[in-house]
Amino acid sequence: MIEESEGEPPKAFEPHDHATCAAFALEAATAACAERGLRLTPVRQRTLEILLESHQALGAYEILSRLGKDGLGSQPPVVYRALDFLVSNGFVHKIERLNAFVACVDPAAHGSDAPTAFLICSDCGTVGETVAQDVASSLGAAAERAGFTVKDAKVEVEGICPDCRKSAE
Amino acid sequence: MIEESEGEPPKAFEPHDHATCAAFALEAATAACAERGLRLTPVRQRTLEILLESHQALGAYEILSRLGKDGLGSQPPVVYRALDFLVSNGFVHKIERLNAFVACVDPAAHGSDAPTAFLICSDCGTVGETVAQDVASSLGAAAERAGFTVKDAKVEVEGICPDCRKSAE
DNA sequence: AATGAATTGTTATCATATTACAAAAGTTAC
DNA sequence: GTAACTTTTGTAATATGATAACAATTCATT
Repeated sequence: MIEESEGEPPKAFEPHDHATCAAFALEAATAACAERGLRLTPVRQRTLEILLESHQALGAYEILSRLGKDGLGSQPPVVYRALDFLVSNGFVHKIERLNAFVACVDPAAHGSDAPTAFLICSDCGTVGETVAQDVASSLGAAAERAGFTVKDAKVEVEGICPDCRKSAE
Repeated sequence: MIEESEGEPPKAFEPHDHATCAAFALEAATAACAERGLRLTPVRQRTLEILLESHQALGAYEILSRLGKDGLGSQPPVVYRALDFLVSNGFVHKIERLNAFVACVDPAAHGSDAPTAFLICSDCGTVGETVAQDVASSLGAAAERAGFTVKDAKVEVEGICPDCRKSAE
């Protein structure tokens, strides 16, 4: 059934038409909300849109200040609640290393059990996602040996993205 | 050369004599400092000792308050500097999910290229380490396909530890 | 329209982390 | 042994990230 065993390379590091990329992700989120009976309210949608403007991770207060410019709330709880919603429903990911958030470029890809790995460029801050299928199994095996029941695994990788590597040459 | 392909089960989740466990880790850190010409000053050593008292992750301010009781500094920079030193040299790990720190039980095990995976019990807060050798290769392969150069990978797994699973039954 | 549930507004506060600069301790060279 | 230098520590102030608590509003249902 599955053609690629380890998922596709992350779109963030490939040249692409970003407007289309963002529109696609927003559309996917809208559809998912409709399907699951969730409400993509103005604050929530705008938060997602702000994050979709780039593949960089943004801090909550940065998002908040942009929301403020649109007249959509100015206090921290506003943005944290929106982010809670978006993260719980898989439209946004929290990058723990950065205490920051990135939009998920393909929410539909997260149904599986494979944990997403985040590739974080320490130079430009771009965050890409890649689904490393066999990380799940090897991790599961290691955990099982320890008698540990896995609920949620998160993989964050720091390094240099293709673009920055090229410019450094 | 290597007998176990994926490392040993984490000690944190096995019954063990903790005094010996802590003494071993402290000794290893002392030796490593001597060898590398690093100074394990009182604040640094005490910080490590505090973390070695348990396999729980502690927040910086919790550590700071304990340092304070020993008359070793009372302002945040004191503990953050000590933690910087200990983390940079592999004696302590930061758990990003918790914004907290755990002592490394076996600093010598970290020379290799394999990333450590942290098993975090959401019930009791105990953190175990396990070296999942093949996570490195699969992650490396996925990153390479994306043209991404990995500098540092961190795997954090949340779940239920053997002890808590047992008590829940 | 009345009810109840979900969402948002707002104030206050807590938790985590860093900057900047001064003082002290350790190291090296003469 | 002391002068010059480097590393570490002390301290104050502040930046950054996140939550608790409660009131007001909006939405869906009856």
